[in-house]
Amino acid sequence: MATQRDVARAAGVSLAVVSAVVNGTSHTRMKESTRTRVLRAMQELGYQPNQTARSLRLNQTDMIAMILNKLDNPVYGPLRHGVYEAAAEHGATVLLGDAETMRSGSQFLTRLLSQGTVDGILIRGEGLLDDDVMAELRSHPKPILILEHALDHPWIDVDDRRAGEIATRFLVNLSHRHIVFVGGSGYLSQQRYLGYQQAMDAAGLTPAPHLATGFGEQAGADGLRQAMQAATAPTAIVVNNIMSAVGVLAAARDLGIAIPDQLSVVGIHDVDLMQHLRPAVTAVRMPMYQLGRAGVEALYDLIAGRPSAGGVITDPEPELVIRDSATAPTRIRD
Amino acid sequence: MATQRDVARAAGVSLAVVSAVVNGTSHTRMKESTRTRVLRAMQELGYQPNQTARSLRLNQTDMIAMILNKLDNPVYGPLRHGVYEAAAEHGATVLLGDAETMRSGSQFLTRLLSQGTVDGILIRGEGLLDDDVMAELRSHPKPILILEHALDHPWIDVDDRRAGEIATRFLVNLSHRHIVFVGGSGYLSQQRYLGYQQAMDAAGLTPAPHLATGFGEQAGADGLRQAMQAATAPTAIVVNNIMSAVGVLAAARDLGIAIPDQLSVVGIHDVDLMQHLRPAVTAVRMPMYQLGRAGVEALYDLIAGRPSAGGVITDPEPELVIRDSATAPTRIRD
DNA sequence: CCTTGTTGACGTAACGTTAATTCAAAATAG
DNA sequence: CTATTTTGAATTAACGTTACGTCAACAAGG
Repeated sequence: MATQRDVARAAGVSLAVVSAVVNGTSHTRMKESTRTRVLRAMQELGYQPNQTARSLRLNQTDMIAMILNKLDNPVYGPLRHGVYEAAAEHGATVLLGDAETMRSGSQFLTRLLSQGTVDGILIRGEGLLDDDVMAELRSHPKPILILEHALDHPWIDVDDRRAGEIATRFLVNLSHRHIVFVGGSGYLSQQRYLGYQQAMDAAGLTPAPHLATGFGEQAGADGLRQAMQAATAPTAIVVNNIMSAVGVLAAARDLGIAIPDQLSVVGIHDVDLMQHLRPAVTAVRMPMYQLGRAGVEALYDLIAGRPSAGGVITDPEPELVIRDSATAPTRIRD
Repeated sequence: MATQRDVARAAGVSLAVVSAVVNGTSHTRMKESTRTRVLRAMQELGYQPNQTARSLRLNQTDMIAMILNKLDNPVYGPLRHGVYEAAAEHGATVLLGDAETMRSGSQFLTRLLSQGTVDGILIRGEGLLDDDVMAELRSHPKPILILEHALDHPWIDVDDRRAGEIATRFLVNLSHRHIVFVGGSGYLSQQRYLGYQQAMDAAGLTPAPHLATGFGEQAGADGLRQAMQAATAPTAIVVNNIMSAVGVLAAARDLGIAIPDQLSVVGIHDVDLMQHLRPAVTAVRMPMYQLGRAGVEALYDLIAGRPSAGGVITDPEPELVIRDSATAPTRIRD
């Protein structure tokens, strides 16, 4: 394909001029007439800039990587949108990777670690990455931003504690007294449980222990079964994540527990699916889109060597979306 | 960071030797002792190859793009796995893009069109791409493979017609007589409807018209409502896609239609979610993982200039997964 | 002892860009 | 009319790799 050299020849100008036309560089000046001549030559030859040569010269690829711990998880939809959009505004493209396949020596990791692949890395699911993988990544010369609470890295996250609190307080206000928390593993789940505890404490109720059954539909089903085995069965549960909520609904159906009449359910994280389940699930919507955008901005701050604003995103707060899966308990016990 | 030049200096050898060590080139030979000396120098300096320079030199980026029409769609999970795996085996990384954001002039498209970005392109959802976008892509010097039936491009696809046939025949064999097809738009949906028609014809039943309500949960709900307005209500429906099936279940619940007692439902495409819905959905599993692998292989055939095996994948056939959403009709009419 | 072959390595020209430097010609100032 | 500035452009040196061509040293063959 045509290169700048070909265009220069066709337009009867030097390489420098073509480059200046392509980039709009102010350093090399030219008459408007030569500019249009170059432009026409580019048009005729179908010139397309060579991204690779550009990257080599500039030591910048206009590409950032995002590593998620489960690409399939629908909660990442809005996150991805935010990231793609903000990246596009920075002229960058996003390389998506799954934490599951990030083993030491894997293709994707090797690629990431080599120079000139990406300008920066966004990671959600740091906990799922092996320590040696994280160590290798840490040696990467380009900045890394964690989309989650992190100790030894710049990070940014949504307010998981608050989400747990909001979900729980809603149930408390509906006058539920026996509320359990069906959770997963990891820091996120702990934070949400913390919020649950705080809301329970504030209401003078005793928090139940964290039923950490893991992640996904099966985890939700397991969690519900465990919860129902307690001495006094709960009248409401807060479910740590959205896929677990699907499992809770299924298990409730299988166990003959009517939702919301016998058991109220509030999920954390909201996705389209929640409104299409029956009963439609009341859930706490997290600002994942904004997390994506804010993550990219923070990463570009790091890339540019500017101080980066991290921490918990509080501007759009987690927001309760009331649907049909939670109601006041029919019989209020003790 | 360290370059081959630095390594060469540290190991007291020439650039050529370092390059040979990195690539295992046979042209430039060396003693085992020098090889290990170079290796040690690389280790000490933390040398990482520069992917950009390599790409420029070789005119090959070891990256392929995959464009999907809705990244969120869970049916793409296995497809993505297949593609990522097969790509990794070819030493390549996958750049994921959404057809929705592929407008003329968009960041991602511009990036794709510039030289030295990817070695080839995989597209599913060609129909959703604007004609001018496709025209621009067609001018791309690197090969393009469509993961769908296509007229003017190499293509490869799963057997959608067969899936429609399998779903319908299953219902016919359960002795349903009034079966409708709730479909979407586009070629895929047409193919599935065609399979439906064939199965109906084969059973001596008259096919109902294609209820093409679109894509997603709402489409399923709309489809069901339309279907139930017919003079003689159907006893079974084949749902074009999995997200629509969710909508059908919800709408049935809202309308007080019991599934499967009053209405049997079979979905096309199977995802984890289907087994966690209540009732669990009987669905036709499509070999999407294999499609992903086969797509990458076919693309690399094109890249290497080899003849590429395209067409419909028949080796793993679409397979019916029987769950709880379909049963024999309680009353067989006419 | 000369010829030929092999081993082990080195030098260097690209790949396509960008940006610093240089420079002739034209325009303006004094 | 000369001195100086501005305009419009050309030359060229990187960026880090890879692979072609070259070549000295040494070994083996006749």
